[in-house]
Amino acid sequence: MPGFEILKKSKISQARLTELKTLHGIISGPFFMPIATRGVVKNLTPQELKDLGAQIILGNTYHLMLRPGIEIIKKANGLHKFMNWDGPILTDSGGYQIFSLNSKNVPSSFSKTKETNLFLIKINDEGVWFQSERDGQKEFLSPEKALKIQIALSSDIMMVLDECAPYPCSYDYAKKAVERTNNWALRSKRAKKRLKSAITNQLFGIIQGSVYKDLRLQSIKEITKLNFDGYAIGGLAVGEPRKKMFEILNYTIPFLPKNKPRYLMGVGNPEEIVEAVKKGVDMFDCVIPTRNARHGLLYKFSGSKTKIEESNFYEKIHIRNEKFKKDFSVIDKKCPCYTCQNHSRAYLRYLFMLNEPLALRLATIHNLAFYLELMKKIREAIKEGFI
RNA sequence: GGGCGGUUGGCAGAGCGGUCAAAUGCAUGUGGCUGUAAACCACACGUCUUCGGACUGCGGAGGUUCGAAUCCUUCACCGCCCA
Repeated sequence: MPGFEILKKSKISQARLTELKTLHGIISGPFFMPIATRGVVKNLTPQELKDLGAQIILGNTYHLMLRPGIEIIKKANGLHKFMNWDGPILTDSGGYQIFSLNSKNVPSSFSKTKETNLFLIKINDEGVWFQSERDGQKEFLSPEKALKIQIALSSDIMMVLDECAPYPCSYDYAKKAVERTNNWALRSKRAKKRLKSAITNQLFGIIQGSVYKDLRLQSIKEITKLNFDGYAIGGLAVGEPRKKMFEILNYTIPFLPKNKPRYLMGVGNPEEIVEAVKKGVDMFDCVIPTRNARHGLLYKFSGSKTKIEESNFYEKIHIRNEKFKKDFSVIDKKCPCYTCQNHSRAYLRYLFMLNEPLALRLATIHNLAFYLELMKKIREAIKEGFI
């Protein structure tokens, strides 16, 4: 049942028009996955997501394991039922948290904020330990455990546990991270085979290797041997120069299987997505549209005839800026989203200045509408041969 | 009429002889955010500046002191208490 199809290949780039089949629906690619780390796209209902045209969302193994905990999700018959989203779900494995929750990578200012889960980390070949700075409680994640949890989540696309190395990163460290990731990929694959119930859950492998070409290529060699349902390129957009990221895509993508989906993890801003599509990427996820929305940064297409192949095809609007105080126009009059159909910039700014939660909702709705529209434009551009 | 207490930058509120253009919070302004520790974070926030500083400044006026937001005198206003 699950499968992948390439409907069209661009003649002028590596871009592909694709269809990814899952138990919960068929996804037209290239596509973007709004992030629902904890089983919510912050501030939105699943109905709103559906109305926006979201095809698939992304949840996180690590966060959901901590809360509500896997027992609760099992009792709810999976994440779809629990959150009442019947579309496909991709779940990240927690590998990114190895990077993001590592105290060395956390800006010093953040250690002061005491959010609920402040986690430190230990890692070895067996797996990862996260530890709460608050109560000292330890949490363990291994490739096998991450897989089991994702199956329990009823994930349509599961990600293998990987080690996302930071940037900058020494060659030796990156090498170890690749070897570990490769080893964990093998263990994940074996674990999946043992769990025969997991036929409808696809499993993706992840390429690591930091900015080192030979490591990236070695990673591809090892990972593709295991014949995953799709391949992700991880460890990018982690602080390295943008040029470097594209350079890496240039020399990695040609070595990925042509008949499998390609997923660039955590990327990115609009022009990066367009660029990566041209290099052959089919799937994206990023916190940018949702987080920036909450922080008051809104996106809009620029010009009357927006062509994504042109640079500067979009603008950013800092909605809190004073200049919008009396701007009674809409963010983007061509945008069909609820926000743009109903509310002015001046009102949005006012809601932000009030710290009114509705501001977050309206902004999130609009930015996701923008991103989903961008993907639609990309698909159309491939179809019509523009990119 | 008398006795206390108070008056600090847009607001609240520290400071009580030099390290004070003045803590902190709020408000305001600008920016950042890339598999979400993120409705978060950073910077700015008297005026001018050749970015080295310069000038004005803690209710008003006057004084003491090398030096005052800080001590004294006096005036104004606010609060509480006594007549």
